[in-house]
Amino acid sequence: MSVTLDDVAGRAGVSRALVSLALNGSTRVSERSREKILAAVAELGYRPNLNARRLASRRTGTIGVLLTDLHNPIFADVLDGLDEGLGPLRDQILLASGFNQPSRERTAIESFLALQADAIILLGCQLPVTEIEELANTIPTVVVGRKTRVADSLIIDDTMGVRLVMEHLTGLGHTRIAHVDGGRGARAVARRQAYTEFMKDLGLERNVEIYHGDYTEKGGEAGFDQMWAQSKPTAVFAANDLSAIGVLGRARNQRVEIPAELSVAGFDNTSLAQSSGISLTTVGRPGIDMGHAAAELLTERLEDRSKKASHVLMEPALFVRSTTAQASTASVQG
Amino acid sequence: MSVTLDDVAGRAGVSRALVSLALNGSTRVSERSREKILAAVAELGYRPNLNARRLASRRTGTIGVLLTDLHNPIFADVLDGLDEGLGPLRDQILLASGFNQPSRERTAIESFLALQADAIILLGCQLPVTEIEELANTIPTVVVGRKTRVADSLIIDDTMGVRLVMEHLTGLGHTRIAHVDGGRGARAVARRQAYTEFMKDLGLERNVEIYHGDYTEKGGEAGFDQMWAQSKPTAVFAANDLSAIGVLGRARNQRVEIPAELSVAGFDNTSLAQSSGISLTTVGRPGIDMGHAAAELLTERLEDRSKKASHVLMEPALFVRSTTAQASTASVQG
DNA sequence: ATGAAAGCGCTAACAA
DNA sequence: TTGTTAGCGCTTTCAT
Repeated sequence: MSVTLDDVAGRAGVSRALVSLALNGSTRVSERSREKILAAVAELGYRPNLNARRLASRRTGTIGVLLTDLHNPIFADVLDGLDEGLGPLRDQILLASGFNQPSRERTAIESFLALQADAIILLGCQLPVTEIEELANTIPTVVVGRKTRVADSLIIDDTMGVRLVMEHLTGLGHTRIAHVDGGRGARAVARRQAYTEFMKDLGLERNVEIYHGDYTEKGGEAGFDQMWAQSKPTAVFAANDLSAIGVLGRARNQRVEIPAELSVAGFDNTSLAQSSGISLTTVGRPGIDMGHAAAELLTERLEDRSKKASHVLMEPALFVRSTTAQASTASVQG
Repeated sequence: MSVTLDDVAGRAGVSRALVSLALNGSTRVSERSREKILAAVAELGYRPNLNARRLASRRTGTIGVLLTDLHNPIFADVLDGLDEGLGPLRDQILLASGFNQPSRERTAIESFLALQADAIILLGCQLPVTEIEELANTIPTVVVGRKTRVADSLIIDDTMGVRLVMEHLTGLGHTRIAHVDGGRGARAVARRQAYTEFMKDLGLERNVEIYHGDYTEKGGEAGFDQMWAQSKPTAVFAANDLSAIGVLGRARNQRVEIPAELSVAGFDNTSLAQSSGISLTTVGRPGIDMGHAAAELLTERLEDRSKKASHVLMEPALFVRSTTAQASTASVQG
């Protein structure tokens, strides 16, 4: 049926072992044999069976990358950086999507494990920290967007990010600033808390308004609807870009002028926020940088498996674009 | 090192073969043995080695899905539908990204083949048709967004889609309608031709303006820049949503009023166009529908491998949103 | 530089 | 119902 090493060996008139050596770039193969072997490979259209190879050699040279949600462009951005940073390892990347459901994330991780991946990278992950830590005890694991004790992790400084956004908004004269949160998503608690803290620090605790979101566009839309029905703040800080875009969408639908009537800010600075017709004011780090950093974390971990977990805290920057503006004096109220 | 079937067998006091049977849900295993085995599995934390399993059983039960570009939300949409449509097979999906580069697509496909995938689904693919056909001769292949002779394929009716867009624009009084094309991307030729044809049919051949894009946001931005430097049409039809968003972004940057000064339409009807702050007028089919259809194609192919290729042509619909409007009489000119 | 042989962890006849 | 046996296609000592 399919062409095997034995077929190649027969065709080239050498042993199976020698073919294996030649194909794996061993130096101790004569030029003559190598040529014969390569010729046979080409003629027969031989393609190594990775399942067999990975079974025989104990290492698979494979790393599993789980993206929690393919619809959120931040993960595609991070993956680009990861791909660059991983360099020669990148042919061995196993991709999986969590389809934005914890159970799907779990099965994806299970299959990485079953395939004997050498390491796992979690790009956003909704699983409980305990599960992640359990995983990290089993296999080298790098988590992006989540802080855990035992796994290497990489996060944006949420407090600082929220502060940048809030200072920007208050600087524009806003006092009634609502928050559409990230629900049970990663970093949602930190961002929510930072928002509340900051409002308190400014003596605006009476104006704290939190609406439920879930880091998706739909979540942002729902958050806006609830918010607009209940109260009409002059600014809203959404827990991530995707939900900010949802807010924007509904606002436009309801003929709410952005930014004249309502300022909107996000978090992540995704490629979408940057260069599209959206032009969203947001805070964050280019995903590609995060990918590079994650690749570095993994490389270090692979070099020394027993070292203690590193936690990278990346400083975000503010990107002021077109969705925020001066609070109109008419709507400024305590 | 890692727990194997033999370990489980030893612990449960049965043979390796019986454990294998039990784990694969055979009915001819006594209740008593099954319980002992499951207990041993749990105690030892046994996890089957998929590489070994796939080597031993000749089928891998795996299907490889290649997404040409993770940044284009249409593919995430289609994948959702595919995932639903594949039902129980979905645990066996291998994902890969082409990172928007043909060479990366090729290596991804190579690795699907090396892993002995049972089938391959191409979600957008930049490879030459000949390569795709060669692939389809090797392994059951379904191509979304590309028509080939020997592979099952699924495409949107481009001519109809373009017609819907153009009728909409001309109905609004536009006569100077430019096109930002998809360059060398899939379906780009068909869309470009349909655009030209339709302009000719209306006696507007003198107004045909085609600018170079590549289905990405950046491509749309570049297309807009070139267009705006050279000519100032009243409407532009971009070859896909993502590039339409790029056009929108640059237009906003240049303080071009959308849709008052310039109407913009896309193609694909991605989730982004639908519900975000973008609210893009576009044409297409929900990606999720396409995913379902692709899953169906694959199922049929797997049932009868020798049947001749099916080619599904899906009818698109027009979605009028906020980026198109009546041509202002001032700018209407032959 | 090359080959023989053992074995990776599993499945799948075939026996019992 | 259960165990024995022979591979799956490859890598990897260890001889030569």
